Amino acid sequence: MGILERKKRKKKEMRSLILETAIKLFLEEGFENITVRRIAEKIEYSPAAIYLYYKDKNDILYALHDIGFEKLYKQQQTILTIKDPWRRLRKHGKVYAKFALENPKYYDLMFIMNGPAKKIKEKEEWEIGLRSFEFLKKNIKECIEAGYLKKANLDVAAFAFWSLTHGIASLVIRERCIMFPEEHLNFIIEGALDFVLKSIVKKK
Amino acid sequence: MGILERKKRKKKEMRSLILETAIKLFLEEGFENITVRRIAEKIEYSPAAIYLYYKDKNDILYALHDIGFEKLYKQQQTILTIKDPWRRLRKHGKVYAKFALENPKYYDLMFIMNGPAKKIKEKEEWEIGLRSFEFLKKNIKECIEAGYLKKANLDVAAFAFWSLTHGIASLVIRERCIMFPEEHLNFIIEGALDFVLKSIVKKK
DNA sequence: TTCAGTTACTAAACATTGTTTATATTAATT
DNA sequence: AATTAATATAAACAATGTTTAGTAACTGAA
Repeated sequence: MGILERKKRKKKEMRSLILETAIKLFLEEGFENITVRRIAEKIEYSPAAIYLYYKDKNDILYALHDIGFEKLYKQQQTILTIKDPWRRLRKHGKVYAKFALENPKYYDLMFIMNGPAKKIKEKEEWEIGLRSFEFLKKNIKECIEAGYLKKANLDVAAFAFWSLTHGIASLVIRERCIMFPEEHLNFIIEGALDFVLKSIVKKK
Repeated sequence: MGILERKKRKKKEMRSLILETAIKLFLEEGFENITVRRIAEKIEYSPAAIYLYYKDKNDILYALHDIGFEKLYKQQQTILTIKDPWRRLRKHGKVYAKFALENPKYYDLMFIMNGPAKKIKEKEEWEIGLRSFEFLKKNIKECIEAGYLKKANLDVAAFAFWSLTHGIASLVIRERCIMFPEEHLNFIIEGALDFVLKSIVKKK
């Protein structure tokens, strides 16, 4: 029964084609540039055809958001070479911030935009987001165990750390940092992260 | 020359009427509910009339964003009764978070949405945002002077503090906290803020 | 091979947006 | 009263996401 399989394969290919076209539009001009009609035009199908492969536009944005997470996760894996948990955690923050500032549109999609959030809520789970969070928790756990951080609920400590880095990233991305001259911004971003990190670490 | 003044007054009144109608729609259903056409309908004018009083829709959103800042600033003033700078700074954070979580739509408008940000950039200033930031800086300065915090660049320290609270608020508002069960969320929010505060304070 | 049924697709329409333009009405000035 | 300026509108424009109803193509059995 190869026919059914061929059809499944075709369906997958079509989904990929749509997604890849969305990525192209996305990378060209950001998510404002992703419209159902533009995708349709690029792949030479009618707009309605898109809806045979994705429930709605947010479904496409969610798929894109997944791709962003893969990129982030990959970059985060590089810190595993660092043995010392405290140095690793510091790098964790820096890599996160770097990703956000170098891929502001992806970051927006992953952590700020409402569209993907609706899908997250619909599914009532967020595997890919959780994976990153668990990764952070593990790192924090090791820092506590090694005596670098004071004892605390892991969820709480990880959320605090995440909030700090997310706060920095999202204030920059959504342009609420105009009180800092452009040329100082990087200094302030790095400084803010370091300020908290240096303040919370327990001297050994 | 009373005529010109009457006209100016009328213009102001009309601007107020539009803004108040926008607020009403906003409070009913959030900013998604604010449309030029709905405002026009409510005040019994044509949609095009709106454009004689506001340049565009973002101009209206920006005006609303201003109102949010007034509300926040008022609530922030209450902490001035606290003498001890460290207790005051802690309260500062709590009041900020409280405002965000009790007025998520206003908070969104003020610190997350793109619409108002465009106006901020156009004007190349952000008086009302700066006022809040300066208020925070002053508080932090006093904490450093009183020996509660380690010496640091004021902008950096204030931005760090702001990022933390904003991070918490915006992750909740944009629904990226589904890894925490609803009933734990408040505990985690308060915990995260306390965790950092308790970690950065210098024991006297 | 032919015919019914499923699947893949599309054209067109629908329901919304924000915004502009050309036109009419109203008020003020000369 | 005639001209100029201000105020308001109807209608259109240009987008958007999404749905509907109908068409073409392919599939599996008679």
